[in-house]
Amino acid sequence: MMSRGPATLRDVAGHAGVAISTVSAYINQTRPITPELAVRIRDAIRELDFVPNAQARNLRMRRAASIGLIVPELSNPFFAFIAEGIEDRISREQMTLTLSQTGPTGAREDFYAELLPRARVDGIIVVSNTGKTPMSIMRLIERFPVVLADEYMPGIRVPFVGSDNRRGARTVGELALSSGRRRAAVITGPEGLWSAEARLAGYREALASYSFAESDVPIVRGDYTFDSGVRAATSLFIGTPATNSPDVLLAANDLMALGAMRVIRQAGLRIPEDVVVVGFDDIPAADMMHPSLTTVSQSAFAIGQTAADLLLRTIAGEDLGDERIELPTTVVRRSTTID
Amino acid sequence: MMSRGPATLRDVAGHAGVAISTVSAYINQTRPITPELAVRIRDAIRELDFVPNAQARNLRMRRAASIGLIVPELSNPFFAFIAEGIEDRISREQMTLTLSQTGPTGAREDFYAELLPRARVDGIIVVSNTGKTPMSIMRLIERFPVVLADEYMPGIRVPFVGSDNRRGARTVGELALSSGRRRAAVITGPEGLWSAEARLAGYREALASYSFAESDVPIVRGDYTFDSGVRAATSLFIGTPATNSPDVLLAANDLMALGAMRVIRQAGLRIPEDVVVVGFDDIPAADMMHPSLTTVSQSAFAIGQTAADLLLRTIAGEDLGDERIELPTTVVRRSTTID
DNA sequence: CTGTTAGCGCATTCAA
DNA sequence: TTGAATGCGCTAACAG
Repeated sequence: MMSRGPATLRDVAGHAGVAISTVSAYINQTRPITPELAVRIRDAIRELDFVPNAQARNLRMRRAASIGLIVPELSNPFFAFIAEGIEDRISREQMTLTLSQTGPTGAREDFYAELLPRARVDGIIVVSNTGKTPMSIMRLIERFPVVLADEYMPGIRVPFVGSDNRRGARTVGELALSSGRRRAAVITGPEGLWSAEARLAGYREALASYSFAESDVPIVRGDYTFDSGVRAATSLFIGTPATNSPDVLLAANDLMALGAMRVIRQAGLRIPEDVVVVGFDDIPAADMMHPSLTTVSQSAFAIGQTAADLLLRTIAGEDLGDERIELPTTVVRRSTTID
Repeated sequence: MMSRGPATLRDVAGHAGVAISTVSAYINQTRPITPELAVRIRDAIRELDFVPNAQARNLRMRRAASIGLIVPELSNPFFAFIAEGIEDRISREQMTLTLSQTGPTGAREDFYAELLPRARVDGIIVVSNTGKTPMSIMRLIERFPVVLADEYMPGIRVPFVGSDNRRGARTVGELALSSGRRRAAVITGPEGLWSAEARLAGYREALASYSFAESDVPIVRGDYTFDSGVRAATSLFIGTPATNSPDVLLAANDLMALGAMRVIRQAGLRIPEDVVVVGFDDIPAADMMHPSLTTVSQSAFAIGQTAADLLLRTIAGEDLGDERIELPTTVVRRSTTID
């Protein structure tokens, strides 16, 4: 006589002729089992195709077996890779990911920061793109283990993992400057955003190492979007005689670099002959564009894995303080720079 | 005296001075409650910040409250949008998404088809990119409600929702052909893949409506990747006198169109002056490219929403048979075509 | 209309 | 070393 639905611990125990608690102990290795019984239990599990019911287990163990991810949007491949990295790490612990997408501008960040605790999670990874530290996040860290990924937030004592933006920017900046061009310009990212400041710092180091005076290098602010790259480049290249417009452009990300390239082309300038361009991120379009964009590649997957690892350790009781991990980046040489 | 952890039904009942089942009935609207009691319960819930424990509820209700998604990879924005659409629909039913990424080639499709039933889900949405119907999927549909999204699979009786690929291709094809060019060529997608066949059929209709003879139009097969677009275009444009090479190119997707554009440029041909190009999908790079690519936009979000809706209805017991829904697409006119 | 009670499947005491 | 019994928080009879 078949019992309805999937097999339970009780079914296995009956089949093997042992007590429920013995099967449970066998599965969780929580106490020694006589080899003979172990064999019978193993066979019964196989025969009934038994799989523990995670809901019952978690209910009993008073845990969520889930970690929350607050992220702008998964349709951005970079964030999707971070999520994949997290997933990769936590799936080994039989944990699942509870997603909260706050929208491209972070509009629903407060909303989800309030909601996630109620959804019952064991910890939270925050990928923010606002550059601020909202009150809602402050309250979150009082109640849950929290780890910051990709974008740093000031003023809170939680672990962080991201890319070494400064060093990456410095390296690609020096590559661009090695062309010997002397009319450099920078398109920087949103004010107050950690990654933008770090990349700008890296570009400044590169400029300094090539003996540029700060006052000679125009710095235009964008907001990481393609359109803002168009606007920034317009102010740099349109209405200026070509002999005065920049001949080397350091952009804080690929989207803005690509937007700038459109304007540069419209201005009748050639890339890289008239203008050398570099970006940051290595988005897919960087390689498809003509000319293909020299940029800096980050390992979003590794950021996700590392963030999950830090969070799991925090959940396990370890005090990581405000540990900061900055993962290395790699420069991808393509066709917008000169060898 | 505080109880440990979050408030439970019992806490609320005690606080409001009613029975546990009354609170449950109030929350689930499962029977009428005296207004007076309702107020007391509502206040108690608010005061204790009570949130029902979903794990306990689902355990009791013998359901997973989760639907499985088998998808190639979330780092592809198109699939990510489908997932967002599903998420949007099922979150209203308090259900969560259990993700299974099979990899860009679908390598782990069998693996996850076996694993998902064990993870306990109430139903499954399959987004396949193989074009075949693996045995594992056949077995899946015997045990679970299954809905196919985006890519159709032959030989199984399950609901399907995707885009109207044929009509979209026909429309954009006719736009390209309206230029009056007479040396047309097609780059088609993977053999046996439903979307590829549908788009090819649409392009054929467009060609027929402009009185092209089938034998006059070279059709080169690609596999939807950028590189395959490069290879296909190489066979079409390189080593051929420009007066004989195609002057209008219909590609089955944007990635291949973009790859082809690189080759066309290398061949010294201008777009759209010498060659008109169209694609399909409207990926972000299509708009950033120079010239920007005329293509067909699909609503991946709507595909996800609709698939979730069909699945929820199937889970609820409705028999949808092999209902097929093909959502409309829109042509996005850009700079690789002539007005 | 409301309260009491019996499990959902599991981990974990406590006896044996 | 093993088994019986308890309850995690909840829904759904059932009795009042």
